[in-house]
Amino acid sequence: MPATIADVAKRAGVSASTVSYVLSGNRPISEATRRRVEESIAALQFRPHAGARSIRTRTTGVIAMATPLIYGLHNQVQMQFVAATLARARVHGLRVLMLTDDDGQAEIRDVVNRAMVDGVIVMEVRQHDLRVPLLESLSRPAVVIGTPVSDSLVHVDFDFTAAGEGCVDHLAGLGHRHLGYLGQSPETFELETSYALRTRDGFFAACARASVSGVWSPCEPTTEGVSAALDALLREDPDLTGLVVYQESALAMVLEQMQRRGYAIPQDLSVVAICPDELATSIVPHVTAMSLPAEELASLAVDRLAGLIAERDQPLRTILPPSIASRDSAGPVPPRRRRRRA
Amino acid sequence: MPATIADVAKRAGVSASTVSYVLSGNRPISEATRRRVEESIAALQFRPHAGARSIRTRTTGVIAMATPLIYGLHNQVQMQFVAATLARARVHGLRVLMLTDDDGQAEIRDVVNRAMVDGVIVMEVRQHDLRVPLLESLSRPAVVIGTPVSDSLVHVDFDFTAAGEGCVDHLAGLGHRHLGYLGQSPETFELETSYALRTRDGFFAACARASVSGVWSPCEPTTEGVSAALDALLREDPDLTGLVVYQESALAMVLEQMQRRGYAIPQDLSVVAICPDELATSIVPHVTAMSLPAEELASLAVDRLAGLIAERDQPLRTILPPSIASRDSAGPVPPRRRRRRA
DNA sequence: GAGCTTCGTCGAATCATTTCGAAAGGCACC
DNA sequence: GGTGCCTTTCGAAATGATTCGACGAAGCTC
Repeated sequence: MPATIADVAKRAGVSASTVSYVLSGNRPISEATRRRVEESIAALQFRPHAGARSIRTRTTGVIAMATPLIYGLHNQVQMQFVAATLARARVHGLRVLMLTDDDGQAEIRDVVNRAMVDGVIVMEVRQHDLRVPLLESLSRPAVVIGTPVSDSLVHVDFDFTAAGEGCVDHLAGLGHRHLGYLGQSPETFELETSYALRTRDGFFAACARASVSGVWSPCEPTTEGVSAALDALLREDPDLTGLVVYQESALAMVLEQMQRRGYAIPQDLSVVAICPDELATSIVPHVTAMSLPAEELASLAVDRLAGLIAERDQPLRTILPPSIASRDSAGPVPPRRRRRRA
Repeated sequence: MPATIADVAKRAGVSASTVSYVLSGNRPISEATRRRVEESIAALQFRPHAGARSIRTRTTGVIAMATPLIYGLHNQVQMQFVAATLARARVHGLRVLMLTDDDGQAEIRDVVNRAMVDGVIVMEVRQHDLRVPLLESLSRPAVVIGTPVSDSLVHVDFDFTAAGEGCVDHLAGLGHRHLGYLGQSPETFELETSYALRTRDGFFAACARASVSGVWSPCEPTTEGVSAALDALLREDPDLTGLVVYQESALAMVLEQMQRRGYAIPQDLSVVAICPDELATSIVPHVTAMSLPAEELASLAVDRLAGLIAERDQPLRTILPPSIASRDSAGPVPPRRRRRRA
């Protein structure tokens, strides 16, 4: 079993409190004894017992990350969130406890009441998420990734509405007048996942503003799903020349299938995606895309939470603006209709 | 701040120890007082302070999961491991602390010496992983996912060699005599990631045994990477009729690209993959595949660790055998050569 | 009804740490 | 040489739980 502070004290010939002060620096300790104590600490590989410490300091150095992990779906982005959170937490000297209870309420309440964590980050908050009132009532700071209906919870989000709009603006700017929107799977919309709805709403709002026609379809991330979604879009508007894709698991398939249907990209069809940059550049032609700043959002959330834990005031709301990276999948509208070969 | 056991005791008019016994059941408590205590616990939402408890019981109910999270690469499977670990841990009433230090040694030592966790699960163990001797020297149980060079660490693994062999056997059984192996990215091989090597070795061993020709290429999971890898394989053996794919991020692209090159699947080319079932069935034609039992491995690892924590003996080594699911991407060898159109 | 066991509860000790108050020692100053 | 101050260190209290030993009150036997 690991050494205790008493072991260190005995070995260095001092009292336990002296060791504690060496560690914390809360009181001056003479050079000589400090060196002896430090030597003992190193020799015994001593680390203060986290539990014992937490009971006095009311602090654990651990934060909870609550996110429903739905694998098979939405992997790429979720993984980025998790990885970035962990990486950033380490910068702040925090460890991360993962909570994946589906509703999440019970687990969050539990870890907070047991004083296992100093704060909580909650992902994928839905429109009327029950976790929101819970977090507000808790005795520990919390940060939400998403936009809750609450004006007391610190949160960070991506401007999905503007992202949807920006895709349309980009395509309309290139002269396109017939746009399609290929979104996530139907369930995602049924769960009233707010980012899915907001992005699509942005798409339609911008279409209306620019007086271009817009059609949409949800899309399962399977070859059949993509095929069905493309069929639906082309049936609704056979003159489609621009496509917005917000379904990262299907992006590569969408391009491949449209090409197989005889649409050259970007000559016959322009595609703009909303997805991580790594994905956009892993496909040929490289895809013009609104990059989803998953890493940045997660890092920011951790920074905010660390700030709250240190009792520094934090901005209530931070919305990251979208930015588009022009690549090779979107170009000017074709001069003449050359489609409908398949 | 959360209620303490003293608050509960006062409200119920009993001593703190009585409350503790109600909670633990370690001593009989009369029906009447038990009810009063339980009422107080519920009213105050009392949960025992994790730190205070850990200092006496030398137990935390938390396990560490150490895994280098490399996103962009290998997502699907990693995510399954993480998700399955979390899900299974919950069944055992354990919480999970994520460690993603790249070498992992320092973090593991730290959380163990601070008594933050009851045990450790380590993923992606390499041939001569420095974490192995560390884990052996630790005062807490550990389980490895992978095959360490050690005969004292409990570990679970998938029989990658047999998986590589099984793919060949399946194709050879269908009459194929010219096989290709499309593996992970070059870096994965350079890192001497043991499963990548073992799978490929199994492929070649089985080729030799069945007297069929085998060629291989690593493959980056990008459209260009896939294209280059397929070029390389077809250059080396233009008569290829069977392809083994162990690169889940590229699987869909491989099929699409081969079809675009004029190979009908499975009429001209049979494909067998090593990947999760969800992926194999999300593609049309559904892919014949050795399913990678990521969930099962992770669950098993958690079970083993929970067993060790409870001081029950555990089998030292568990290797899950591969099993192939026959779907629509592999069939008999074409009667005549009809390839090389592209 | 005295002595015994059994049941239910309590007080005190224990765990590993932090931190407050104070003690011990050295030095300067008058 | 006594007083006061500063530096450095120690002892003890406090934190929130668990658990051991003990104690009082019933219930039983003879």
